[in-house]
Amino acid sequence: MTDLKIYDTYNRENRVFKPLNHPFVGIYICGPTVYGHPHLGHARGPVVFDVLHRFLIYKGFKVRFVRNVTDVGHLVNDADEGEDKIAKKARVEQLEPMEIAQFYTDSYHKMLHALNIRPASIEPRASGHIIEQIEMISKIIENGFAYESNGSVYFDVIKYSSNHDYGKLSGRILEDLIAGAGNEARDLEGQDEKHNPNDFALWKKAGPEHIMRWPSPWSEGFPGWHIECSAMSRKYLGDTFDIHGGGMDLLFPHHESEIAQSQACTGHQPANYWMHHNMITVNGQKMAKSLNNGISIEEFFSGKHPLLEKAYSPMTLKFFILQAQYRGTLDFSNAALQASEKGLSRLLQAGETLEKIKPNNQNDLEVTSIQIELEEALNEDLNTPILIAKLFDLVTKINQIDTGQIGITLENLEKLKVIYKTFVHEILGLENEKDSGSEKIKGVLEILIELRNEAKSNKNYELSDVIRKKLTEIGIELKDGKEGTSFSIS
RNA sequence: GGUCGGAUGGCCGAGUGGCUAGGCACGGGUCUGCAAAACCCUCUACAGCGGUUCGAAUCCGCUUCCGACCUCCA
Repeated sequence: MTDLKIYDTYNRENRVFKPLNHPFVGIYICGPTVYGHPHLGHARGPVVFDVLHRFLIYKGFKVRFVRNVTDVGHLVNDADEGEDKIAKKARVEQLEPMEIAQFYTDSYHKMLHALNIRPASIEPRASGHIIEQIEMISKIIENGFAYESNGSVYFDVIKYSSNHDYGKLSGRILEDLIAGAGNEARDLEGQDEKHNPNDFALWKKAGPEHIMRWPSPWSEGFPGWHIECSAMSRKYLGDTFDIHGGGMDLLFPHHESEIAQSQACTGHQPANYWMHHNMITVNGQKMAKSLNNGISIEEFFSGKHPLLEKAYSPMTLKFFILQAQYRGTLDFSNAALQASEKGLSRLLQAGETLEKIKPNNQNDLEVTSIQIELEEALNEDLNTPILIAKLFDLVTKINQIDTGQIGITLENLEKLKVIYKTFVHEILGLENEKDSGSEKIKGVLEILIELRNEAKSNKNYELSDVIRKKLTEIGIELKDGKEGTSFSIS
């Protein structure tokens, strides 16, 4: 059995995963800023890292999985009044900022639940770790890598670069950044307070309109965007932990700055492996508010969006995401979603078929090698599309056993059931969304099937077809097989 | 402009220096009273132009096109 290989963004290569303190694994994932309902793009990270989480557990590691929620708004991009996203929303909706954060945190949790994402071991919030952030900032100042300016504190990128490689993670060269900074002519608040335009804020003094504020040694204000993740990952996972994950859009400046801050504070690299998932695109372009192509999760599940031909279930979305490797962009389209929907249904149906298969003495299936192949797929940097392809090969086999074309022994059948359950349900976290119905409904259906079969044997096809048609109309499908009639409820 | 990443069959999406991933759709068939489901068969692609090689979609170069990021924006 080979080891898990992870593509490490920092070193730009696949590296064999070796935890710092076997069998313990510490993972930190950058979660959302909760100032709006989650959209389709927000689903990818949780789904991808959930598979990582589950796969590591499958491999026997003891995982501490930390995913934060950013409930400190930071500054809005294009509003120069110095207001932050959450505060702005709070003003517009006439609510307390924490009400906004709570409301959208709940919305985010709803999505995670619908997608059957394992809960994080710890879900820290930025607002609950102001003290840790202040401590870290103090230490960075003490170590000479940050300076106070008019009540705000900035990280000294030039100083840091004299003996560290600022830009290695994101493949940037500081000289280019310096050259580019002026050209952009960005009109960000407080630029004149910085020694250098590349310096970034660790602490910002709050203007009078800024409602989210905390006391600090420097001013009443709020922490910079990057420091929360450094402080919280350090608190719960230590100075150096195993895996840090997030979206590719966070590569720069967020993660680059996290590395710099942690190095400046502790003298250590914060993470051993950096994992970045790619974006979900619509018509080849990233989902973005400015492009007006954002589809919220709620809209996705209800089908209420102009881009959607129909509603799609949570598991369809999850399966759609898993059919692409996490480092590539994934393009949204109705055709692709509908293909995933059908494929998923076939995959899950095979699981049900597996439960009723009868073994015999013939054996046409090498069960052990199947398990190895499935695991190998994920060992290669979580190649879920390969895993799914292999699972579909298995689906074919299961169906062939069911139709008597090939045989399986009782022993192998039991093993096969375990393998299927492990990979489909426990590792990919896919669940059957079909309503299997209560025992009474099942009983009623059995009676209907019996009556229909009686009609059929009397060649009263008019009646038997009416029964089938009426049931289909309410979402119950009858399937006449060699072993009798079965049904599925959708 | 800088940096990075892409361009694969009708659609989505893997992968590899030679052994035709997979899903969905399409077409044909088996089964069935008829359907559905299931099964079998069919559809053999890798942006363009050069080069390296016995052999390249896979390596190298150039071109075209697309995308992401570029300081507080998932």
